[in-house]
Amino acid sequence: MEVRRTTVRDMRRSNRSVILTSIYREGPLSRQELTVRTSLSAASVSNLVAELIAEGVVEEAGSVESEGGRPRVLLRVAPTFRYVVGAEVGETRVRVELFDLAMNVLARADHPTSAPTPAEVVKHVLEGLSSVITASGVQPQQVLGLGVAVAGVVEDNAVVDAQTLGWEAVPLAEMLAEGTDIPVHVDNGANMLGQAEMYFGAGRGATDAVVALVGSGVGSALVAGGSSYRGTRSSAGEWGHMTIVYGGRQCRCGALGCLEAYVGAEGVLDRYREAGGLVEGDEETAFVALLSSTSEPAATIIADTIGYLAAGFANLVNLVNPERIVLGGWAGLALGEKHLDELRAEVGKHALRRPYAQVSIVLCELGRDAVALGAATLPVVRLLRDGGALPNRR
Amino acid sequence: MEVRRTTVRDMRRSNRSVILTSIYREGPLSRQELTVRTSLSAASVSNLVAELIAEGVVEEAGSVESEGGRPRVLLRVAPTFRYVVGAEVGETRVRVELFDLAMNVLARADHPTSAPTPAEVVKHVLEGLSSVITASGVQPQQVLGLGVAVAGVVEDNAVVDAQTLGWEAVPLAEMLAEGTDIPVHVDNGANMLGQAEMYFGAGRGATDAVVALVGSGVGSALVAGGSSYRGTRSSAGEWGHMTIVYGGRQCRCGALGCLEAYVGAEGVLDRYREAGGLVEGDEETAFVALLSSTSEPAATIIADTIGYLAAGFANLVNLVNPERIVLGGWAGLALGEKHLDELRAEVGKHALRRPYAQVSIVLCELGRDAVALGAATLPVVRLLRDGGALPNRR
DNA sequence: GAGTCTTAGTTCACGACCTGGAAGAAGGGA
DNA sequence: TCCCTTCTTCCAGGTCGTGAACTAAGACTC
Repeated sequence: MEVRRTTVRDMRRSNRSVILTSIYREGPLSRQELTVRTSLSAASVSNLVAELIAEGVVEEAGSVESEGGRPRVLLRVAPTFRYVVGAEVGETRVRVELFDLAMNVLARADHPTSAPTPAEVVKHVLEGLSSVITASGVQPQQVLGLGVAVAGVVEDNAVVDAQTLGWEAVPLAEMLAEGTDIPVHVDNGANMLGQAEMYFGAGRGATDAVVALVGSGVGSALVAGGSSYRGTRSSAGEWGHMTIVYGGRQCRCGALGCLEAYVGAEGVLDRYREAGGLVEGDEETAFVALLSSTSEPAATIIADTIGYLAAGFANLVNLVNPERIVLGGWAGLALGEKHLDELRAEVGKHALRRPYAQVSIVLCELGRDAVALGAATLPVVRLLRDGGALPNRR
Repeated sequence: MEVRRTTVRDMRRSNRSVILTSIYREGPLSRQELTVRTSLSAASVSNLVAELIAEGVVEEAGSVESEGGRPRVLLRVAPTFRYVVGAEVGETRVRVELFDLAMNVLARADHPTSAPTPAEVVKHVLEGLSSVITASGVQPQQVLGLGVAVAGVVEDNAVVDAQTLGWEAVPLAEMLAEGTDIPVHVDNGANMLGQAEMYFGAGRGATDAVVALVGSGVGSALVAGGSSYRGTRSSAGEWGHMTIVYGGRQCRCGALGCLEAYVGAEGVLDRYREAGGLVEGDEETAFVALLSSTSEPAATIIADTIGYLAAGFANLVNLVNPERIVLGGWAGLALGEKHLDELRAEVGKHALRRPYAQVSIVLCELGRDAVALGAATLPVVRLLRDGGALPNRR
């Protein structure tokens, strides 16, 4: 039961945040539109905006016809006020990207790895960080923060458990902080992809949504009431290990009948192989080949996969009543591009009528490379939350 | 994207709310403890408390030894400041109860019904309301609000869909408001039972929890970040219709393999019957008899039920990572009282290690009659949120 | 092209509010 | 009687949003 007082300062910070967030998320706005949207008085908007402009967070961006009188001056968050860096730590590479506040990529650094140790990752991320800073010509003091996305469970900026990397209890933010004084944020990869979709992709505008990711494995990011829901200890969203066939196929998590064992690319290909299908090449090639095959076992496997996935979606629809489900992940996208309508129809068979009627099921818009973008969003979100106040450096 | 300004008045209301909520939820507290908990200055606490006492919301309640000096004066929400009424609208009865703010029942009125129409329910609730007001000797102006719990989907104080009652699109709050000027709140029955457990029962202190209700049917109430989670259009929590056995038993919702078809009392008894078990008497009698039977089919059915229920719990554990799951409903309690440890162990087989380790699975403490209590909590929560400001009457 | 209308944005006095500090009152024990 | 802790009271200091009056900047009118 956290209950906190409010002081006069909180009030101003909160109102700065309201204004800044509106400008950032709802595109260029005039002061006049801000007074309407925020229900602040014109005086306060003027006052707060003047402060934000003086600090350089916000800038004027041309003007637009008013309704007959003085033209409105549009305001936007100055894209070059500060820069943010996002890093994606995967099994096969470490990617670091530098963005301006409008989230344009200004520089990128990739580093291939395999099963990297924490120390290696720290090294690669820090190298990537200085490399993108140098390449973009941005001053290090201009970098607002570094967001790092790791495939694993992350609690309080530390990696608690990352099975694919074989990590456990790695204080990644702390380790990175020894090599840079740029504020570091660490979070889970699926959540970061979800965050990217929610801010800049197919989830824009939704407040209760699920970003469902189907690749080799299956995961999701939950968004409740406009912000990411993480549960009591940040491991919410493990949708892939939901039991969907009681007593069914063995999943790599040890349990039986998990959704992942049926709709994860690995599970799908296993089922295809068992049905006599021919699986050739790497997982992705084989999966795509399966999807375009017209053979008998393939058709059945695809139909079954859609059915299982639909049941998984229906469980989300019934339990969390989202307004939108965004399907992503490479396998999810490949499947969705061909079979989205069937999938939607199939969900209707498993879900309750009312919540089904309230949900729209769509595909990710940003592709699988948006993980670093999502991670880079972390410092931006913090900036917006704090009303443009800069974090303290050590 | 709701973004709202803060004004200097909001600040005071918010601080009043912080103080009042602390006093209400954390028992009698002294001013001194309040300054520590809320981090408000002693001057402000004194000021705000004086105001609350002057208005009668808060009262002094004896004193307690200090650390060597003047004793601390304890403060509590005055139980008789106002009264609240809760109503439970079920298939077989309408129950209305009047409570003081400490949630002691002062009067109760039951009215048996069967498949009541909305108009009948309105009549019974309003009769119950005046009957409990008369019986308790409370002035009608002293009644803070009326909370009504209905078994069905409720959106914005209107019943959208209540299958067991056969209702659709019933503006219940509006209809009730024509017969009383006491502010009316309408909500879903499962959520209200959940709310009661969260405030006064086994959920106390938890901020991320699920109250799982197993009766003839199966439902749940989700609590995220300290408050009830309702999804985009208030129908979240339909845990019972989660697919758990893909292509399995037909559920009354029309889909196949829903959890409810396996662990709802009706589903359990059906399975028992199919296995050759003898089902006699009404559902509840038969269910209890099954639980205490030592015959072969009974043992298997019970073990299977525990397994299915565990998978359902595991799905919750994985997806929402709650800190607590509270099992209730008459069938859930009957089962839980005998088999809670087995259930817990079984959940561990289906859930991921980490979120499983973070959850505690407990039984409801309030029994099945707490629905009206939960409903009566609605106006109390509103009072606390508004810092003790009374709602406007028409 | 001067005047007027309309809408956008700014300035300023005002009242509401929290804080910290100081002084003191209240209530008990040593 | 003295000491200690808990409240209360008071005040200056500072912050903040608001409403009303005011200025700015175009377009329209005659």
